[in-house]
Amino acid sequence: MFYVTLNLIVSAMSKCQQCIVKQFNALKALGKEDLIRISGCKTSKSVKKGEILFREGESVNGIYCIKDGVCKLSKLSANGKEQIVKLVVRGDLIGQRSLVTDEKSNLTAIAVNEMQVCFIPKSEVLHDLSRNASFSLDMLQDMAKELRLADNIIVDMAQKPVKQRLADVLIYLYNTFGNDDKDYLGVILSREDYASIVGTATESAIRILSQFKKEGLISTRGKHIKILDLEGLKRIE
Amino acid sequence: MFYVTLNLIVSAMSKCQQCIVKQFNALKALGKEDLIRISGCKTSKSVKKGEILFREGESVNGIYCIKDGVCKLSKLSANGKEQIVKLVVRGDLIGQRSLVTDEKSNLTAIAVNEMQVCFIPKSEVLHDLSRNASFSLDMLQDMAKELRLADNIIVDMAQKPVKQRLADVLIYLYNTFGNDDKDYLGVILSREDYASIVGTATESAIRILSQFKKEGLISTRGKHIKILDLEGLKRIE
DNA sequence: TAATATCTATGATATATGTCATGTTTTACG
DNA sequence: CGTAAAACATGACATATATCATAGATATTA
Repeated sequence: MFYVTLNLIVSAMSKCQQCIVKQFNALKALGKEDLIRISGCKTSKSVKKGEILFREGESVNGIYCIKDGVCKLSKLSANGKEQIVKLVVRGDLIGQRSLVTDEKSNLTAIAVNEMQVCFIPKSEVLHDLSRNASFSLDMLQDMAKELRLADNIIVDMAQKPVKQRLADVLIYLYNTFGNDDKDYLGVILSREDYASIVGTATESAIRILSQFKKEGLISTRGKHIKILDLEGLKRIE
Repeated sequence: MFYVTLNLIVSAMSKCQQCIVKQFNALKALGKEDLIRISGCKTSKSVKKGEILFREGESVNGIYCIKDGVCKLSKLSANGKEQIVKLVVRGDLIGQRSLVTDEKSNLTAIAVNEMQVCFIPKSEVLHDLSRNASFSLDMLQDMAKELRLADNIIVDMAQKPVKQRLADVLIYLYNTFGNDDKDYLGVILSREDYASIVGTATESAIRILSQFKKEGLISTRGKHIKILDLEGLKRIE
């Protein structure tokens, strides 16, 4: 009985070999032996909403695998405003960049809601990168996709007006997080967060959301946002 | 005598083993044998100003190594305007992303001035990626750096005003291309190109450059721009 | 559950940027 | 070298977005 309980606990702390989350990232390319090795030296932890995983300018010293929850990657601009560069979700890895270039983090990672993450030390990942070509290729593919996304964001920032960018964000959130049981978006962000993703003033984000409400595109209840007319949002320009 | 001449010609077409440009990119991680193999199947070509290497939506089917010249990577936005995402210079590789993800190009590559490039077929590069971990790691590092740069551009686009972004571009061009023998910037771009990098209307770019002239920060002669007060440009905000 | 802090909302106004029109200069090319 | 096409320049004006002020709603916690 003791052993059964212990196994359950260990399983709750999850062995990498059995973790399904890795299907969404480069870790799926690792063989059983490597997974067991990594499993032995990884640390799991839960991160509360608002907690910081790492700050801009700090060393990360490994990668985080997001088992659950959402995290924002942001950077302070010269004028002191936070710009959110990316939302990181279940299955994503963060910290690969600093790992590979051996530099301090360029971004700050803050939990948007309760998260479950695993931390894998740098040395273990580098070990696998140096031996496992298919792991490296997978990592390369992930970064290539991130880069494509980043390029598209640059174009949008440069060419689309704020209203359209905000509509795009709502559509993205809907596609990525879906709805909760009451048809509200599956992730809750403050208006300030919306502004920081779109790259505008908080008041402007609030104003445009109010306008969307008047136009029947969305409804809100506090921070909860419900999308009423997805097609209408797509037509915004 | 015949052999000497032949050697010179072959050398002008440059063997990868002897090419110094690769020092600036991931190809430096390849061993002599791989370089000889690649040298045998690469094609060199010169590209005239304004010519297109590849278009958004096309397959690239390999990577280009830039031996000389400058190239702009751009993307058309929904409103039909060109946004320049990156300037590619001597030593850079392009096409790695599409190669790794096996997707069509997200960007269009157009020569800004006369270029010398080598094209290496996809299969050869994939061969090396699958066998040479240090090559893969180098490629990963390059992409990680590109990604960091892209994130910084997103933040700047979102938070810095047009005037500051244009000043930043001038500073970047000065740092990257230096001056010609008459102290003009070492790369010549149209006002429209400046606008497409900054992400603004051509008239706005022209207006701000005129303002910089009046303030004694730069002088211009047609497309040629001379930086008179670098520190002044850095102070713009 | 009341009190407080934080977040949301909206008006008034300032500033930044885009658009259209038009004239001038530069560049490309026969 | 002259001419046409392209690029540059600038004014007038329209629109988008930011900022400041203030009120109201929501969330947090004692």
